[in-house]
Amino acid sequence: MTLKIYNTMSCKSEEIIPGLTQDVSSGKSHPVTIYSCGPTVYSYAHIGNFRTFLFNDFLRRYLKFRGFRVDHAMNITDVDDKTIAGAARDGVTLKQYTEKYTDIFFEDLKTLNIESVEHYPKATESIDAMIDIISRLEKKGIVYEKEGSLYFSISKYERYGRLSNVESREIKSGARYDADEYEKDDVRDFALWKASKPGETAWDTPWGKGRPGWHIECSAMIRKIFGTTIDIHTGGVDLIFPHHENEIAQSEAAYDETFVRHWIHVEHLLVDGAKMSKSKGNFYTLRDLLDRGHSPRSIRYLLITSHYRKQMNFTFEGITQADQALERIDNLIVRLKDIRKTAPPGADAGSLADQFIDRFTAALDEDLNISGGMGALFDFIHAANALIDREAISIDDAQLILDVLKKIDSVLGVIFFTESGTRVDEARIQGLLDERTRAKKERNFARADEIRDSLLAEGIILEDTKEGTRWKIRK
RNA sequence: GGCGCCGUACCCAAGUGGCAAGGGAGAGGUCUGCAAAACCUUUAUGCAGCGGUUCGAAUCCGCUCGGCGCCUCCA
Repeated sequence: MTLKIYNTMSCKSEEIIPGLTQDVSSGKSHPVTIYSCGPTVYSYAHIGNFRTFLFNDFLRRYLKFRGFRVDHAMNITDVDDKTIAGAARDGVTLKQYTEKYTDIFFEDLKTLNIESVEHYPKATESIDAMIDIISRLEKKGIVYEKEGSLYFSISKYERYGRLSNVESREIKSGARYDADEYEKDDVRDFALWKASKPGETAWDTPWGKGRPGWHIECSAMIRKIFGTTIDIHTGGVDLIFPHHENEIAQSEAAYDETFVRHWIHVEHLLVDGAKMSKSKGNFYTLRDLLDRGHSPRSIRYLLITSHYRKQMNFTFEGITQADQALERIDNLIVRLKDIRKTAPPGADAGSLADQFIDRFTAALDEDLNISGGMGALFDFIHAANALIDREAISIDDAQLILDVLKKIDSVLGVIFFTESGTRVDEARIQGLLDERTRAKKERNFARADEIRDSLLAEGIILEDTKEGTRWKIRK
């Protein structure tokens, strides 16, 4: 079995083969090199942003599950028009302003159980690499200057437009374009380096003081961190044009080698059937949802379990359905931990587990078909419940099933999601359970119900089974 | 106007030529002092509509209708 993922450049699913164009003489297996477009730290990221960042996490986790090593970078854009404007508005330095939102962003990643990646380069710390690219482009005569800003000349780069697959983009009649770019030679030309206004944060360059254009940072960071062609570049679909197209143009023109082999783009999250916008009132940050009482775990589940290449419509009903699905998983774990029967492991649990892993892997190998993978998971849960019902399961079998769930959860990150929530006093609860069992034996149902109700009020759900009473925390 | 995606049950959602996965909700059942919870069973002769290709179509082709995105800062 091989892992295939859709490549926006070729318009088809292609196998992931790390380091195909890198030095293969070392004999050591190459890590999959990944670059993901990260946030611009000018405000709170919204749940649409997090769909993409959760996808990056899922991709990374699945690659590791499949035995690849990964070397993953995600940039922090800490200088652009919005961050400069925000800092000015708040009367703080650019650095103070962006550090605040960078910290918030990392907190949100942690909340969503997103793994740290190997590199988090910042635009403001990659200026030297940007200058290197622009210098090379200048020597090749691809750069021109207008009023202190440097532009990339599309007409000098014949291969432009392969990613977005459009010969020459036509500007929609009546479309606006930025006032500060109206003096470009060609509307498609883009700024590599912008002249700074007095008082703005600026960097010294061979061309005078200024600040980076938007696209240059990704090209620079990839060069700086990985040196050469990378395996995978990810981002939202809105970045295909012009951002990624421009990255390709400047990098390949500067270094005369393939920039990225595999382009992966995540479709947009819609809310109530439409793109999020503040004016429509359907704009949510992660914290907005948490404030409404939704758990990070449910949000992660919801955003991760729909296919990355399909638009996803976010609704509050969807979160509720995610909650229910998670509860079904949790309930199996509660039952498994309640198994007391000692016996040698039966063949059933082992073969179920193997079948499950095979089905899960086969599904995800086909362009990360998460729905197929989740189908396999729930079938497995169903089969495990059936084993428990037949009492055909020992402690060792139960442990084997738990281990398989842990293995799958290295990809999903939702099953054993740790939440720093309510700490419970297990001994006290067990004491109350024992008291209730005695009360029931004495047919003192009033006392038994009183205990049940008071625990429920604390968020503890009691489950009476043939073997006795067990409890779980209400989610 | 240009480029592209999507339409599968009450809701969400796989399936790209061979008996329509899975989750939620609903209904029935098991268990229980009663409940709850849990588990089990069940729910589309049907895949937006109309034609066509084929022994066979949700799947391929054409047309129609409907929804959405990008083309402009954007994940």
